[in-house]
Amino acid sequence: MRLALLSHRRKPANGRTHAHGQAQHHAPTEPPPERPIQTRPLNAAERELVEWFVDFTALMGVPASVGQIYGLLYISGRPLPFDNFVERLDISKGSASQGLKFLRVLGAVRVVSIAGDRREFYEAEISPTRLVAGFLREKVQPRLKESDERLARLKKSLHEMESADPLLADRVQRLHVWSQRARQFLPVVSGLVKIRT
Amino acid sequence: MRLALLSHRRKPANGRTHAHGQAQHHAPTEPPPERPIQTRPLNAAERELVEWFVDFTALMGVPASVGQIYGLLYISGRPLPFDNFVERLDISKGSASQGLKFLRVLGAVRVVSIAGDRREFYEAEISPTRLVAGFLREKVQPRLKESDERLARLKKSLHEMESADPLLADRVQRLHVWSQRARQFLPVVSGLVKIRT
DNA sequence: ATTTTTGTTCATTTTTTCTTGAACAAAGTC
DNA sequence: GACTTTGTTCAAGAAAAAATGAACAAAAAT
Repeated sequence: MRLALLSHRRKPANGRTHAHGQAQHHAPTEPPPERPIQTRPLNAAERELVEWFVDFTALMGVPASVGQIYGLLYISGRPLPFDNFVERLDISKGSASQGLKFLRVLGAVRVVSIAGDRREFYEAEISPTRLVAGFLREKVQPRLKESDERLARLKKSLHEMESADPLLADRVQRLHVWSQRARQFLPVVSGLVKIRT
Repeated sequence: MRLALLSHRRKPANGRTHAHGQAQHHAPTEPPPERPIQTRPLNAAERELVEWFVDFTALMGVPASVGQIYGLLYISGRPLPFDNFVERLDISKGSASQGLKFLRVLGAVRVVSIAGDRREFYEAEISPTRLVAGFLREKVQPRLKESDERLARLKKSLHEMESADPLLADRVQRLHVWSQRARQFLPVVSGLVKIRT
């Protein structure tokens, strides 16, 4: 039920090296166009922290790949290019693309351009708060709204019909009140999270 | 990513009638031992409200069967016996058993005995708040704790090693502070929810 | 003591979710 | 214009989560 602590995720176990040979098709006298960003694999501590993020974000029902991406960005402390995620986390381009999109929508990550490099670079918010608040705003809030509207429709239709069960009507009424409170309450939570961090 | 609004759940579509024949092996003069609880199928409005609960609880990553069970109990306004869930919701005994256990642990539902009936009866809390608070307490809180401890371990091990990356150490430190705040904050949320409803 | 009723457990099946990778598009280079 | 680089989309495969149902246990009825 989506609460698997340590949710044994996919581990392809292929030692893909990605030693993609820096295409040296330049005149031998020119220096090769060094790319400023590391492609070094993660060390043990880094992997552990990335895994921590995977667990943490799983709490919100977010897929592992998204947690990994945010984690890597968070510990890097500087913008990383798209392909860096694919290579260092060993995930597919598809996952990287979707994961980054997801994080962009949440406002947990933003795109930056680096002069002289055509690739898209990404930078993380320094506080995971953004992630949580974005999640509440973009994912939870809309569903609460939907829920509330659904309840309003049901209430109305029960009102219109003659032989409606009074107990049922009472329940719907209670829920509607409750649901509205919950909706008002959510932004307060987001706000508090934001202020305190 | 576990946010499917209207998550087209299983619908076996078998018109199982469950007209399990009230075993009339009594002397013909005795009245048959009428069971006090209805086994009537849900009408449209009831089904709609039960579905509402399924959607609502899905927000917390709770399986549909659990949402259904709580929903039925909520709209019934009186204790229902175990087999009532199996029959009226058309779920398996296994799901009913596990779902009720889950709700019991959360404190959203409690067992009651009815004189002259051997079966277990269940009753719901009248406010969904119990459900939410129970979920935070039983499911979220422990994982935040686990997360926090994991971070503490990592912090310690980084501290011990000589060649630790200072940036990484900084990140772990930040996260630890953040995580502790989050943990302290959660009970406040539960508390607020409780008070306001 | 045997049978029936009531409910739990857990291996298996079914459904849903996640990831992958190939096809494609949009720009930039040669 | 042809080729490369960079990234997106989406059908299909892999993995995880949920539901089922049969075997089992406990308690009550006969």
